[in-house]
Amino acid sequence: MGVREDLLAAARAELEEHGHAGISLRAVARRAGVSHAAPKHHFDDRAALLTAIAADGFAELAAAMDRLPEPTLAALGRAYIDFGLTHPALFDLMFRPSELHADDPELLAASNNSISRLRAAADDQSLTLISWALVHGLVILARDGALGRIADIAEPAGVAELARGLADAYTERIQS
Amino acid sequence: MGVREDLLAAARAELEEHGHAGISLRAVARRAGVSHAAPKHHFDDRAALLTAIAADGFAELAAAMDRLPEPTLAALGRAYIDFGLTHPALFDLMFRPSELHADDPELLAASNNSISRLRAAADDQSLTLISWALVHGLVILARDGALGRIADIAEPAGVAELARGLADAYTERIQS
DNA sequence: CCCATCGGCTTGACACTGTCAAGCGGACGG
DNA sequence: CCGTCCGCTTGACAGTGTCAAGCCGATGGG
Repeated sequence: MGVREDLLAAARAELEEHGHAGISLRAVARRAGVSHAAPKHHFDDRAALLTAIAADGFAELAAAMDRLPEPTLAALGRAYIDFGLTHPALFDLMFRPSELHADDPELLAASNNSISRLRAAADDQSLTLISWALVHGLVILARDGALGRIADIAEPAGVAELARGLADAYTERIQS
Repeated sequence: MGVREDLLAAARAELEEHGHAGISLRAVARRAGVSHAAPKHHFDDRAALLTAIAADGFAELAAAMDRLPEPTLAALGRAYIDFGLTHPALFDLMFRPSELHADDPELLAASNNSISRLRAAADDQSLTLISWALVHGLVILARDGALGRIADIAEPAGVAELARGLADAYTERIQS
Protein backbone atom coordinates (compact mmCIF):
# COMPACT_ATOMS: atom_id res chain seq x y z
CA MET A 1 0.00 0.00 0.00
CA GLY A 2 2.46 2.62 1.16
CA VAL A 3 5.37 3.58 -1.01
CA ARG A 4 7.77 2.05 1.50
CA GLU A 5 6.12 -1.37 1.17
CA ASP A 6 6.06 -1.03 -2.62
CA LEU A 7 9.76 -0.28 -2.61
CA LEU A 8 10.53 -3.26 -0.39
CA ALA A 9 8.45 -5.56 -2.58
CA ALA A 10 10.08 -4.24 -5.73
CA ALA A 11 13.51 -4.69 -4.18
CA ARG A 12 12.67 -8.26 -3.22
CA ALA A 13 11.65 -8.96 -6.80
CA GLU A 14 14.83 -7.38 -8.16
CA LEU A 15 16.82 -9.41 -5.65
CA GLU A 16 15.34 -12.70 -6.87
CA GLU A 17 15.92 -11.75 -10.47
CA HIS A 18 19.34 -10.18 -10.43
CA GLY A 19 20.95 -10.99 -7.08
CA HIS A 20 21.98 -8.47 -4.49
CA ALA A 21 24.64 -6.86 -6.68
CA GLY A 22 22.09 -6.31 -9.44
CA ILE A 23 19.78 -4.25 -7.27
CA SER A 24 19.77 -0.66 -8.42
CA LEU A 25 17.82 1.90 -6.43
CA ARG A 26 16.64 3.47 -9.64
CA ALA A 27 15.37 0.19 -11.04
CA VAL A 28 13.59 -0.49 -7.77
CA ALA A 29 11.97 2.94 -7.90
CA ARG A 30 10.96 2.42 -11.52
CA ARG A 31 9.42 -0.94 -10.66
CA ALA A 32 7.53 0.61 -7.77
CA GLY A 33 6.29 3.38 -10.03
CA VAL A 34 7.91 6.27 -8.20
CA SER A 35 10.65 8.72 -9.03
CA HIS A 36 14.28 7.76 -8.87
CA ALA A 37 14.90 9.66 -5.62
CA ALA A 38 11.85 8.42 -3.73
CA PRO A 39 13.78 5.64 -1.98
CA LYS A 40 15.90 8.27 -0.27
CA HIS A 41 12.82 9.34 1.66
CA HIS A 42 12.30 5.93 3.23
CA PHE A 43 15.83 4.56 3.43
CA ASP A 44 18.93 6.58 4.20
CA ASP A 45 20.85 4.86 1.46
CA ARG A 46 21.14 1.68 -0.54
CA ALA A 47 22.59 -0.25 2.37
CA ALA A 48 19.61 0.69 4.54
CA LEU A 49 17.19 -0.78 2.01
CA LEU A 50 19.22 -3.97 1.80
CA THR A 51 19.43 -4.11 5.58
CA ALA A 52 15.65 -4.00 5.89
CA ILE A 53 15.34 -6.85 3.42
CA ALA A 54 17.98 -8.89 5.22
CA ALA A 55 16.18 -8.41 8.54
CA ASP A 56 12.98 -9.67 6.92
CA GLY A 57 14.96 -12.65 5.69
CA PHE A 58 16.09 -13.55 9.21
CA ALA A 59 12.51 -13.27 10.40
CA GLU A 60 11.42 -15.70 7.66
CA LEU A 61 14.20 -18.10 8.59
CA ALA A 62 13.10 -18.01 12.23
CA ALA A 63 9.51 -18.59 11.16
CA ALA A 64 10.53 -21.60 9.07
CA MET A 65 12.32 -23.05 12.08
CA ASP A 66 9.32 -22.42 14.31
CA ARG A 67 7.16 -24.37 11.89
CA LEU A 68 9.13 -27.54 12.73
CA PRO A 69 7.21 -30.09 14.82
CA GLU A 70 10.38 -31.19 16.61
CA PRO A 71 13.20 -28.64 16.68
CA THR A 72 16.07 -31.09 16.95
CA LEU A 73 19.50 -30.05 15.75
CA ALA A 74 19.08 -32.29 12.70
CA ALA A 75 15.68 -30.85 11.80
CA LEU A 76 16.90 -27.28 12.28
CA GLY A 77 19.87 -28.00 10.08
CA ARG A 78 17.65 -29.30 7.29
CA ALA A 79 15.41 -26.28 7.61
CA TYR A 80 18.46 -24.02 7.42
CA ILE A 81 19.66 -25.76 4.27
CA ASP A 82 16.22 -25.71 2.69
CA PHE A 83 15.83 -22.03 3.41
CA GLY A 84 19.23 -21.18 1.99
CA LEU A 85 18.70 -23.15 -1.20
CA THR A 86 15.11 -21.99 -1.70
CA HIS A 87 16.01 -18.30 -1.33
CA PRO A 88 19.60 -18.19 -2.54
CA ALA A 89 19.77 -14.47 -3.23
CA LEU A 90 18.11 -13.54 0.03
CA PHE A 91 20.37 -15.87 1.99
CA ASP A 92 23.34 -14.38 0.21
CA LEU A 93 22.31 -10.88 1.22
CA MET A 94 21.64 -11.82 4.83
CA PHE A 95 25.26 -12.87 5.35
CA ARG A 96 26.91 -10.03 3.54
CA PRO A 97 27.59 -7.49 6.28
CA SER A 98 29.87 -5.43 4.07
CA GLU A 99 26.87 -4.38 1.99
CA LEU A 100 24.57 -3.83 4.93
CA HIS A 101 24.47 -1.62 7.97
CA ALA A 102 25.77 -4.51 10.00
CA ASP A 103 25.22 -2.79 13.33
CA ASP A 104 21.59 -1.97 12.66
CA PRO A 105 19.72 -2.99 15.83
CA GLU A 106 16.77 -4.48 13.96
CA LEU A 107 19.08 -6.57 11.83
CA LEU A 108 21.07 -7.76 14.83
CA ALA A 109 17.92 -8.62 16.74
CA ALA A 110 16.45 -10.59 13.84
CA SER A 111 19.73 -12.39 13.25
CA ASN A 112 20.30 -13.29 16.90
CA ASN A 113 16.70 -14.39 17.18
CA SER A 114 17.17 -16.86 14.32
CA ILE A 115 20.42 -18.27 15.60
CA SER A 116 19.11 -18.64 19.14
CA ARG A 117 17.03 -21.53 17.85
CA LEU A 118 20.14 -23.44 16.88
CA ARG A 119 21.61 -22.74 20.27
CA ALA A 120 18.58 -24.04 22.09
CA ALA A 121 18.83 -27.41 20.33
CA ALA A 122 22.40 -28.29 21.35
CA ASP A 123 23.63 -28.86 24.86
CA ASP A 124 27.02 -27.29 24.37
CA GLN A 125 28.00 -24.19 22.50
CA SER A 126 30.81 -25.68 20.46
CA LEU A 127 28.39 -28.23 19.02
CA THR A 128 26.04 -25.40 18.11
CA LEU A 129 28.74 -23.46 16.32
CA ILE A 130 30.16 -26.48 14.52
CA SER A 131 26.73 -27.51 13.28
CA TRP A 132 25.90 -23.99 12.22
CA ALA A 133 29.16 -23.66 10.31
CA LEU A 134 28.51 -27.01 8.66
CA VAL A 135 25.05 -26.24 7.35
CA HIS A 136 26.10 -22.71 6.42
CA GLY A 137 29.04 -24.02 4.46
CA LEU A 138 26.86 -26.62 2.77
CA VAL A 139 24.40 -23.97 1.62
CA ILE A 140 27.13 -21.80 0.17
CA LEU A 141 29.07 -24.56 -1.55
CA ALA A 142 25.84 -26.02 -2.94
CA ARG A 143 24.53 -22.67 -4.12
CA ASP A 144 27.79 -21.69 -5.79
CA GLY A 145 28.00 -24.95 -7.68
CA ALA A 146 31.16 -26.13 -5.95
CA LEU A 147 29.47 -29.17 -4.40
CA GLY A 148 27.89 -30.16 -7.67
CA ARG A 149 31.18 -29.86 -9.49
CA ILE A 150 33.00 -32.17 -7.09
CA ALA A 151 30.19 -34.71 -6.93
CA ASP A 152 29.40 -34.44 -10.65
CA ILE A 153 25.78 -33.43 -10.24
CA ALA A 154 24.24 -30.94 -12.60
CA GLU A 155 20.63 -30.37 -11.53
CA PRO A 156 20.05 -28.06 -8.56
CA ALA A 157 17.58 -30.52 -7.06
CA GLY A 158 20.26 -33.19 -6.98
CA VAL A 159 22.70 -30.84 -5.31
CA ALA A 160 20.09 -29.91 -2.68
CA GLU A 161 19.49 -33.59 -2.03
CA LEU A 162 23.23 -34.14 -1.67
CA ALA A 163 23.51 -31.28 0.81
CA ARG A 164 20.68 -32.70 2.91
CA GLY A 165 22.27 -36.14 2.79
CA LEU A 166 25.62 -34.75 3.93
CA ALA A 167 23.94 -33.01 6.85
CA ASP A 168 22.33 -36.29 7.82
CA ALA A 169 25.65 -38.09 7.54
CA TYR A 170 27.15 -35.45 9.79
CA THR A 171 24.55 -35.91 12.53
CA GLU A 172 25.13 -39.65 12.40
CA ARG A 173 28.89 -39.33 12.65
CA ILE A 174 29.05 -36.69 15.32
CA GLN A 175 29.52 -37.92 18.87
CA SER A 176 26.97 -37.05 21.56
CA MET B 1 56.86 -5.05 -15.42
CA GLY B 2 54.15 -5.30 -18.06
CA VAL B 3 51.00 -3.29 -17.79
CA ARG B 4 49.03 -6.46 -17.20
CA GLU B 5 51.06 -7.33 -14.12
CA ASP B 6 50.79 -3.75 -12.87
CA LEU B 7 47.03 -3.90 -13.24
CA LEU B 8 46.81 -7.19 -11.39
CA ALA B 9 49.01 -5.88 -8.58
CA ALA B 10 46.99 -2.68 -8.35
CA ALA B 11 43.78 -4.68 -8.27
CA ARG B 12 45.12 -6.90 -5.51
CA ALA B 13 45.97 -3.79 -3.48
CA GLU B 14 42.52 -2.30 -4.07
CA LEU B 15 40.99 -5.62 -3.10
CA GLU B 16 42.79 -5.67 0.25
CA GLU B 17 41.84 -2.08 0.94
CA HIS B 18 38.24 -1.90 -0.21
CA GLY B 19 37.00 -5.43 -0.70
CA HIS B 20 35.86 -6.91 -3.99
CA ALA B 21 32.88 -4.58 -4.32
CA GLY B 22 35.12 -1.55 -3.90
CA ILE B 23 37.28 -2.43 -6.88
CA SER B 24 36.78 0.05 -9.66
CA LEU B 25 38.52 -0.49 -12.96
CA ARG B 26 39.25 3.20 -13.17
CA ALA B 27 40.82 3.30 -9.72
CA VAL B 28 42.90 0.28 -10.61
CA ALA B 29 44.05 1.96 -13.81
CA ARG B 30 44.87 5.17 -11.93
CA ARG B 31 46.87 3.21 -9.38
CA ALA B 32 48.75 1.42 -12.13
CA GLY B 33 49.46 4.74 -13.83
CA VAL B 34 47.63 4.03 -17.06
CA SER B 35 44.54 5.45 -18.71
CA HIS B 36 41.07 4.47 -17.60
CA ALA B 37 40.48 2.23 -20.59
CA ALA B 38 43.80 0.38 -20.52
CA PRO B 39 42.36 -2.58 -18.54
CA LYS B 40 40.06 -3.32 -21.46
CA HIS B 41 43.11 -4.28 -23.48
CA HIS B 42 44.17 -7.01 -21.07
CA PHE B 43 40.86 -8.14 -19.60
CA ASP B 44 37.60 -8.39 -21.47
CA ASP B 45 35.70 -6.83 -18.63
CA ARG B 46 35.69 -6.30 -14.90
CA ALA B 47 34.71 -9.91 -14.23
CA ALA B 48 37.69 -11.14 -16.23
CA LEU B 49 40.07 -9.15 -14.07
CA LEU B 50 38.47 -10.49 -10.91
CA THR B 51 38.56 -14.00 -12.32
CA ALA B 52 42.30 -13.79 -12.88
CA ILE B 53 42.80 -12.65 -9.28
CA ALA B 54 40.56 -15.42 -7.96
CA ALA B 55 42.52 -18.02 -9.91
CA ASP B 56 45.73 -16.68 -8.36
CA GLY B 57 44.06 -17.00 -4.98
CA PHE B 58 43.32 -20.67 -5.53
CA ALA B 59 46.91 -21.23 -6.57
CA GLU B 60 48.08 -19.60 -3.34
CA LEU B 61 45.71 -21.73 -1.31
CA ALA B 62 47.06 -24.85 -2.99
CA ALA B 63 50.61 -23.68 -2.30
CA ALA B 64 49.81 -23.13 1.37
CA MET B 65 48.44 -26.66 1.58
CA ASP B 66 51.51 -28.07 -0.16
CA ARG B 67 53.71 -26.40 2.44
CA LEU B 68 52.22 -28.66 5.12
CA PRO B 69 54.59 -31.35 6.42
CA GLU B 70 51.73 -33.80 6.94
CA PRO B 71 48.64 -33.18 4.82
CA THR B 72 46.12 -34.75 7.18
CA LEU B 73 42.50 -33.65 7.02
CA ALA B 74 42.95 -31.73 10.27
CA ALA B 75 46.07 -29.92 9.06
CA LEU B 76 44.47 -29.09 5.73
CA GLY B 77 41.44 -27.73 7.54
CA ARG B 78 43.58 -25.46 9.69
CA ALA B 79 45.46 -24.27 6.63
CA TYR B 80 42.14 -23.55 4.90
CA ILE B 81 40.92 -21.54 7.88
CA ASP B 82 44.19 -19.66 8.21
CA PHE B 83 44.19 -18.81 4.54
CA GLY B 84 40.61 -17.57 4.64
CA LEU B 85 41.13 -15.42 7.70
CA THR B 86 44.49 -14.07 6.56
CA HIS B 87 43.19 -13.03 3.14
CA PRO B 88 39.52 -12.32 3.81
CA ALA B 89 38.86 -10.18 0.75
CA LEU B 90 40.63 -12.59 -1.57
CA PHE B 91 38.83 -15.59 -0.10
CA ASP B 92 35.56 -13.71 -0.46
CA LEU B 93 36.23 -13.10 -4.13
CA MET B 94 37.28 -16.68 -4.83
CA PHE B 95 33.88 -18.01 -3.80
CA ARG B 96 31.76 -15.41 -5.48
CA PRO B 97 30.95 -16.96 -8.86
CA SER B 98 28.28 -14.39 -9.63
CA GLU B 99 30.95 -11.73 -9.96
CA LEU B 100 33.37 -13.92 -11.87
CA HIS B 101 33.44 -15.76 -15.15
CA ALA B 102 32.66 -18.92 -13.25
CA ASP B 103 33.25 -21.18 -16.23
CA ASP B 104 36.68 -19.82 -17.02
CA PRO B 105 38.89 -22.88 -17.56
CA GLU B 106 41.85 -21.43 -15.67
CA LEU B 107 39.68 -20.61 -12.70
CA LEU B 108 38.08 -24.04 -12.70
CA ALA B 109 41.46 -25.75 -12.97
CA ALA B 110 42.94 -23.74 -10.10
CA SER B 111 39.88 -24.33 -7.97
CA ASN B 112 39.72 -28.05 -8.61
CA ASN B 113 43.43 -28.32 -8.02
CA SER B 114 43.06 -26.79 -4.55
CA ILE B 115 40.12 -28.91 -3.54
CA SER B 116 41.73 -32.10 -4.77
CA ARG B 117 44.06 -31.85 -1.78
CA LEU B 118 41.15 -32.13 0.59
CA ARG B 119 39.86 -35.08 -1.33
CA ALA B 120 43.17 -36.88 -1.14
CA ALA B 121 43.20 -36.69 2.67
CA ALA B 122 39.86 -38.40 3.34
CA ASP B 123 39.00 -41.97 2.49
CA ASP B 124 35.41 -41.31 1.58
CA GLN B 125 33.91 -38.49 -0.39
CA SER B 126 31.16 -37.57 2.02
CA LEU B 127 33.75 -36.99 4.75
CA THR B 128 35.65 -34.75 2.36
CA LEU B 129 32.61 -32.68 1.57
CA ILE B 130 31.43 -32.41 5.16
CA SER B 131 34.85 -31.30 6.32
CA TRP B 132 35.15 -28.82 3.51
CA ALA B 133 31.74 -27.35 4.25
CA LEU B 134 32.66 -27.12 7.92
CA VAL B 135 35.88 -25.18 7.49
CA HIS B 136 34.34 -23.06 4.76
CA GLY B 137 31.44 -22.15 6.99
CA LEU B 138 33.78 -21.42 9.87
CA VAL B 139 35.80 -19.01 7.76
CA ILE B 140 32.71 -17.15 6.60
CA LEU B 141 31.01 -16.94 9.97
CA ALA B 142 34.25 -15.86 11.61
CA ARG B 143 35.04 -13.29 8.96
CA ASP B 144 31.57 -11.78 9.01
CA GLY B 145 31.60 -11.41 12.77
CA ALA B 146 28.76 -13.84 13.37
CA LEU B 147 30.93 -16.26 15.35
CA GLY B 148 32.36 -13.51 17.49
CA ARG B 149 28.92 -12.12 18.22
CA ILE B 150 27.60 -15.45 19.47
CA ALA B 151 30.69 -16.28 21.49
CA ASP B 152 31.15 -12.70 22.71
CA ILE B 153 34.63 -12.22 21.32
CA ALA B 154 35.68 -8.89 19.93
CA GLU B 155 39.26 -9.17 18.67
CA PRO B 156 39.79 -10.88 15.30
CA ALA B 157 42.66 -12.91 16.75
CA GLY B 158 40.33 -14.40 19.32
CA VAL B 159 37.77 -15.28 16.70
CA ALA B 160 40.44 -16.95 14.57
CA GLU B 161 41.55 -18.95 17.59
CA LEU B 162 37.95 -19.96 18.23
CA ALA B 163 37.52 -21.10 14.63
CA ARG B 164 40.64 -23.22 14.83
CA GLY B 165 39.49 -24.70 18.13
CA LEU B 166 36.11 -25.57 16.66
CA ALA B 167 37.78 -27.30 13.74
CA ASP B 168 39.85 -29.34 16.19
CA ALA B 169 36.77 -30.21 18.21
CA TYR B 170 35.14 -31.36 15.00
CA THR B 171 37.97 -33.71 14.07
CA GLU B 172 37.84 -35.19 17.57
CA ARG B 173 34.12 -35.73 17.48
CA ILE B 174 33.83 -37.11 14.01
CA GLN B 175 33.83 -40.88 13.70
CA SER B 176 36.54 -42.59 11.64
C1' DC C 1 67.60 3.76 -44.64
C1' DC C 2 62.88 4.69 -45.07
C1' DC C 3 58.40 3.68 -45.01
C1' DA C 4 54.18 0.99 -43.86
C1' DT C 5 51.83 -1.74 -40.69
C1' DC C 6 50.13 -3.10 -36.54
C1' DG C 7 49.23 -3.49 -31.49
C1' DG C 8 49.06 -1.21 -27.09
C1' DC C 9 47.48 2.60 -25.16
C1' DT C 10 44.90 7.17 -24.87
C1' DT C 11 41.15 10.18 -25.51
C1' DG C 12 36.47 11.08 -25.69
C1' DA C 13 31.84 9.72 -25.39
C1' DC C 14 27.65 7.17 -23.68
C1' DA C 15 24.30 5.32 -20.50
C1' DC C 16 23.89 4.16 -15.99
C1' DT C 17 24.55 4.42 -11.00
C1' DG C 18 23.87 6.63 -5.87
C1' DT C 19 23.31 10.83 -3.71
C1' DC C 20 22.14 15.62 -2.82
C1' DA C 21 19.50 20.21 -3.20
C1' DA C 22 15.66 22.65 -4.47
C1' DG C 23 11.00 22.96 -5.42
C1' DC C 24 6.26 21.44 -6.22
C1' DG C 25 1.62 20.11 -4.42
C1' DG C 26 -1.81 18.39 -1.70
C1' DA C 27 -3.40 17.42 2.96
C1' DC C 28 -4.02 19.00 7.37
C1' DG C 29 -4.53 22.25 11.42
C1' DG C 30 -5.57 27.08 13.04
C1' DC D 1 -9.53 30.32 3.96
C1' DC D 2 -4.83 30.50 4.53
C1' DG D 3 -0.19 28.82 6.05
C1' DT D 4 2.73 25.16 7.01
C1' DC D 5 4.47 20.94 6.72
C1' DC D 6 5.80 16.41 4.54
C1' DG D 7 6.15 13.17 0.68
C1' DC D 8 7.54 13.14 -3.59
C1' DT D 9 9.55 14.97 -8.05
C1' DT D 10 12.84 17.23 -10.82
C1' DG D 11 17.33 18.34 -11.91
C1' DA D 12 22.08 18.13 -11.15
C1' DC D 13 26.73 16.06 -9.95
C1' DA D 14 30.58 12.91 -9.69
C1' DG D 15 31.69 8.39 -10.44
C1' DT D 16 31.27 3.87 -12.83
C1' DG D 17 31.94 0.15 -16.95
C1' DT D 18 32.16 -0.09 -21.68
C1' DC D 19 32.72 1.13 -26.54
C1' DA D 20 34.75 3.65 -30.79
C1' DA D 21 38.21 6.19 -32.81
C1' DG D 22 42.64 7.78 -33.13
C1' DC D 23 47.56 8.43 -31.77
C1' DC D 24 52.27 6.79 -31.50
C1' DG D 25 56.22 4.13 -31.31
C1' DA D 26 58.27 -0.27 -32.30
C1' DT D 27 58.80 -3.83 -35.78
C1' DG D 28 59.60 -5.84 -40.19
C1' DG D 29 59.95 -5.46 -45.54
C1' DG D 30 61.66 -3.13 -49.59
